[in-house]
Amino acid sequence: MIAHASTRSRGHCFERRPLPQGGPAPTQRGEQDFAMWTPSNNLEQERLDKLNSLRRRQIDPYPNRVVRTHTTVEAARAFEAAERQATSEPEPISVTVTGRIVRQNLKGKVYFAHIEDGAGRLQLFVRIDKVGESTYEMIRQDLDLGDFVQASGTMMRTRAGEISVLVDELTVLAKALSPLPVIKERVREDGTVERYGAFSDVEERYRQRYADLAVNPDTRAVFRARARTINALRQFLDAEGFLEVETPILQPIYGGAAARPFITHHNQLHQDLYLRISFELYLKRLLVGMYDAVYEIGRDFRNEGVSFKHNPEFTQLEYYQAYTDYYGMMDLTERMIAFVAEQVTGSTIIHYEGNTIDLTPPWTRITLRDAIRERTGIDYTEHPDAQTLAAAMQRAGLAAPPKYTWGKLVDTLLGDTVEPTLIQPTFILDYPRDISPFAKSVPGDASHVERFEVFIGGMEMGNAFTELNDPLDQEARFVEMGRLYGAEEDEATPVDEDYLRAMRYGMPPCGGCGIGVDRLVMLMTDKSTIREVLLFPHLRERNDR
RNA sequence: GGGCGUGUAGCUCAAUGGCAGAGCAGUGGCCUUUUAAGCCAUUGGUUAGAGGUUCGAGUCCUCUCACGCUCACCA
Repeated sequence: MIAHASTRSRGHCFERRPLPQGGPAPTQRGEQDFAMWTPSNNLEQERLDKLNSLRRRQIDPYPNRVVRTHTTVEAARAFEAAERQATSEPEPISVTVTGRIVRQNLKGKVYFAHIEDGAGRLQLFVRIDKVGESTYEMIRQDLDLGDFVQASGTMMRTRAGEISVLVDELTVLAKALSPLPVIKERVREDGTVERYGAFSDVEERYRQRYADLAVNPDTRAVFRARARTINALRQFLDAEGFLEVETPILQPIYGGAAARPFITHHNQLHQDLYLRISFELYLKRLLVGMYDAVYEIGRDFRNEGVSFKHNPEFTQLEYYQAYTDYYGMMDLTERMIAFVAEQVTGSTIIHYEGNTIDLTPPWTRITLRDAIRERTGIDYTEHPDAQTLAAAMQRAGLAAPPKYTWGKLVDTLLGDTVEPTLIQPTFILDYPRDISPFAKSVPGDASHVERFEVFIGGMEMGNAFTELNDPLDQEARFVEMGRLYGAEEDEATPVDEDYLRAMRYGMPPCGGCGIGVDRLVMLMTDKSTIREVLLFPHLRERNDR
């Protein structure tokens, strides 16, 4: 780790600046540079020795040029095709394949290895009488699991029936100095794969995701599914006529959600900037600008606690459509997620944490008031202020934090009693006005707004409104939020004057929705923590190792 | 931030307060169709870190670090 840090600072050697007093003289490039890293155990020492041994054999362990005529899978397919066509002996098929050695078996004067590339695995069959003694000696002495190689030869089947390359020529493409965890597998008679010695330490898998990906095909599959999920979202929204846009991540005023921001600073402008906590206010400006429908997929940053469903940076999808309302967004959202499931898993019926979840539209729609009344018997509209509602909650044996506003108490009821029960996809409609500053009121009901949250698998997946487009009402809401949360609360929504100016030019009636993409991926891949679906989840810096 | 738990070889894991071990990987040897190859021999440890109790600590106690679960926080 220290070695890596110093490698980084090497870039500064090229800057022309005086050396610190008494500092070491700059070293000549050459031997010294390669000596920066030192092996941390005997396994690495062995590999470093082999690297030097390759050099002594006049073999470049990291050559510039590579040849590949077939991926591992293409080579095997080509051979199978030739076998099917042939009546007796199939036509010889010459291939050059590349990959990482994932299994090797030196058996006297014969050497078997499985190489793996991005497509799959393929066995190499090396005979001393085919490759010659010097290459065979190189293999025997200097090759390790984890090394990348290039092999040329002819496709064949071994006696055991496995499709292999009978190798004429084998060269090193990249020497691996640190050993990857060794995982052996056995295919059982029923076709399932049994793994031995899996790399399973959760912390190490996250900290060294490259190693996790290199040895665990299941991990690679998760991130392929993630890519397919995001691709399917784009495909769906593009086909619906939405325009994909990109809005600022560095914002002078943050807003659009109740969350604490990360603060950064622009040196030349002498200006503090915030990393965005949502895209909402910028995307709605674009509806003022006469796009009928826009969406953005990108990163949000919230300076808050981490949990199995929270990471400080996470991927969000927000989409806004003019000339519709939250009912339109419900229709669109359930169709979109069903489409994603179909694309990613092949079905709108998925399995998550032991539950079977049917994402086929239409989904259950129930008002927040009815949902809470069903679970707790409490009709919060009968307790229209914080004091009486808290009392009712306490009578029902529920936690009611004393400093909470009425709206926050309702939100608590939702989170504690309703959310965990919503395994099947469910829209919860109509939220208290004072926790929803960007939504239009329900006609004839000043205390509620047209907002829904969508829950699947006991998790909130999304949040949507009939968007408020009355600039004067919006201004009042900003002021109201500021007063509710006050200066001592970090979550106070700052007044965005430019956003109000945009709205005063006229904003069409519209619906908008935000979807937590990471949580959607959790659902698609049946993972119970957000860290499993983030390539490099945020972890605390390590001080002691 | 609180509570509970975990941390032993490169990886996966054992070890009643009493010599720190196994499998895989590695090294040396045998083996020209292996596939969790096999057989023989063998290297590898600051038991996360610091301190304490004890004749003796991987094991018990205190503190620190990291991770996991959970509560709090959290659109």
